[in-house]
Amino acid sequence: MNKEKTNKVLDYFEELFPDAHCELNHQNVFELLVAVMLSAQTTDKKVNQVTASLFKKYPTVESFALASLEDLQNDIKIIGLYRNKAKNLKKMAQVLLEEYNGEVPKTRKELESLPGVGRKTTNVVLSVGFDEPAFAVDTHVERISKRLGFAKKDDTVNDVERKVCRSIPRDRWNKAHHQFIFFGRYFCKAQNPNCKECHLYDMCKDKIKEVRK
DNA sequence: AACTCGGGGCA
DNA sequence: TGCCCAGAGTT
Repeated sequence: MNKEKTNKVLDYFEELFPDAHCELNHQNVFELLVAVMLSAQTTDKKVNQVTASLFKKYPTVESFALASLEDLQNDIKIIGLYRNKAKNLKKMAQVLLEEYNGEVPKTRKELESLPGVGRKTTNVVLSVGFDEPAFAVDTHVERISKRLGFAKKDDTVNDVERKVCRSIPRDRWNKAHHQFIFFGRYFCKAQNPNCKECHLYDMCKDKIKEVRK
């Protein structure tokens, strides 16, 4: 992706979503880590619905580590994939206590080694939690990146991250990530994109809806 | 690279 | 009813 098109995208996103931000409710980095981990394959709305009571019932890392697995599973059931997530959450809290003095580690390597934490969760924690440059690729970002031509259709998630990061200036990754997300969620939806209003239609590789000028 | 986990919202 | 959702781990 060349500079001119990249700037056109970033300018448009800034116009549409000047206040794009992480919508997962959290009071600290640990809660952010938990919320992002739980958000896999579900919506942030549902995660917020669960975490609202979850962080009252389990206010500390210790309380998660000592939690009854069965209770924990029931507490997060409505988000789906709850067995694995509850198991990983408890194990993660135990690892944080045993290996990291109850703190959330700040390096990519350490974060990614935690149970239930992969590339995407790591990048969100780094960027939102620690203000470190990182660009997380989820399903929205992947779709948008391919539609706008930052990546090719059959590129893997890692390919997409590499290519987008190469196109966008490092100091804009964090904000741009959330703008990609907002664009994907509210504007350029997977099934029902707003092609008629879209200023980026010319460069779109998908053109799901026909637009005449 | 493909497969599995999964309840709830929505058409 | 069937489809899909801010992914990660295993094979």
